Amino acid sequence: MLRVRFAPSPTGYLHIGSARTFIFNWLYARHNHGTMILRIDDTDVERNTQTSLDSIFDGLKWLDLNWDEFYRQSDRGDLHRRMANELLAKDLAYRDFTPATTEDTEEKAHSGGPWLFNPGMRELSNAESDRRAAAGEPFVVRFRVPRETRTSVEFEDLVYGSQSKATADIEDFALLRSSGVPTYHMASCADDADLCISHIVRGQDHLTNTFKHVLIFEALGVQPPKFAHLPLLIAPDGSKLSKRKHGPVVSVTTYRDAGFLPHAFVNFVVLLGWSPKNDREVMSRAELTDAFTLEGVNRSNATINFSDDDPFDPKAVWLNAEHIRTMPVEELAKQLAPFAPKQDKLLQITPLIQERIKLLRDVASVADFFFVDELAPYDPAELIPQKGDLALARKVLEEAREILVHAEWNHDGLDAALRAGAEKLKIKTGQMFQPIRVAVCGRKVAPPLFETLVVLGRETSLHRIGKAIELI
RNA sequence: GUCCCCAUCGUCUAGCCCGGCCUAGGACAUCGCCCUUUCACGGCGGUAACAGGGGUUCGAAUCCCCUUGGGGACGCCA
Repeated sequence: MLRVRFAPSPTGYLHIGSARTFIFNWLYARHNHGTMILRIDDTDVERNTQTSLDSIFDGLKWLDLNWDEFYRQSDRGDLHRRMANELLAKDLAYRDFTPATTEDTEEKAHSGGPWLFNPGMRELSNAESDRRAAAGEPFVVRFRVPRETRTSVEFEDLVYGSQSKATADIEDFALLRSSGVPTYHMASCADDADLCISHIVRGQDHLTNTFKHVLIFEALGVQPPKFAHLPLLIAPDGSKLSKRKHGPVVSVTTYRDAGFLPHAFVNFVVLLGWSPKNDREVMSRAELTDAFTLEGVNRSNATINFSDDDPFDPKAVWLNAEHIRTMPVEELAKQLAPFAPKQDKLLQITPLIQERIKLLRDVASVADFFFVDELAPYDPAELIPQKGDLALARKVLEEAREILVHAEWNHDGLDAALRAGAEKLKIKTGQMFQPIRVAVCGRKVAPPLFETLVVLGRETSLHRIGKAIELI
């Protein structure tokens, strides 16, 4: 049975990279009829916040991708400690009584060769170690990397292929902090083993950690899960996406609040580092689930193309527009509701703007004139038609006012009546329509005229045309 | 510094594993034209890439090596 997990740590809002990891796991689980597990990796009590946890749930809820099982690492500390102590008992780990280093880890990492272990601790006798522990001396438990018995650690990554690292390059990492709280490596592996995770799908930033994890699984006496690392998402400047450096543009709630459809967001994000290999791009959730395989995941990092003037990748915006256009009108109207200033006529307005908006929030700017009683002031010069002047504008509007009083109030009726008006005035239809459009919409760029008039209603339309005539 | 990973249009990518069908395909963005009551949609077309250098081979985007560039890891963070 295939079992995968998404294991965020609640130390900030859900960002797009984490969301993508979740999405890939979800797709992999659903494609293979497996189990999707959400596990909150909250062993670092210092940095965890409730706000952050809420924000992760917010984001996941919006994505509308479910999970089958839920765990919190903080509830499972006993298991982690038990497993760590097992390793200690089997001599696969040891106590390190060296006091915690003072911040200058930078220097340690950059001075010559790699740090492997603190002097004198690895070879401490059991008796000595037990004695000092019993005396109450603080210690961390470190994994004893088996450099004497083997030269390398290997595993097969489902995305990156065969991986190998010399044990001489792996340091004796910590399993238990001096507080007794397990570290990420310990907690994560203990849980993955206990929860029978079959595949670990996560960001490539964990690729080198995996050697340590393989070591832990083996020491625990369990078969390591299969690993699949995902290429990272990077910013246009080439750096790794980070909450601190890039701010809200990397938060999924930013996409939600701007009016991305969750489906479109998922569609966009999945195309970053994965391809169905058949040039398909606009895909429904079912199509994605059906097409998703790990073979389609590529190895190089993907740049998410945002900028200072535009926080959203143009392709994400395009995909959103595509999804908006192909959606049933009723469904779109429902999605639009939270973004519209008023709800009346929304169902009628929706088809008029469906192919004119890219983000749901655009409803407020594209359909603004439907939602107000009185139009905002505009320049009367806007009323002037092509190759015409104010006098012509006036003539058109007066003619229109007369026509509209009696016209049949539907698309075809208005079409026929207004075209006849143009013929009567001996002007082009465009010259006839433009002043009317500006009079009722307050600007030149607007949805098609007849449909607009129909939705606006005879009374409002006539009123606005009257106002326009007064302006001239 | 040490180790790991990556390298095709501005961006996302196909092709690479199993060399020839690649004068390198698609999409977004961009530019032009068409459609058209404005806008949008749609249609058509253009610009635009195999990081560099060595091999191997009749033949390399595809295989090998080096260089360069980029990313990641190296914590009692995850």
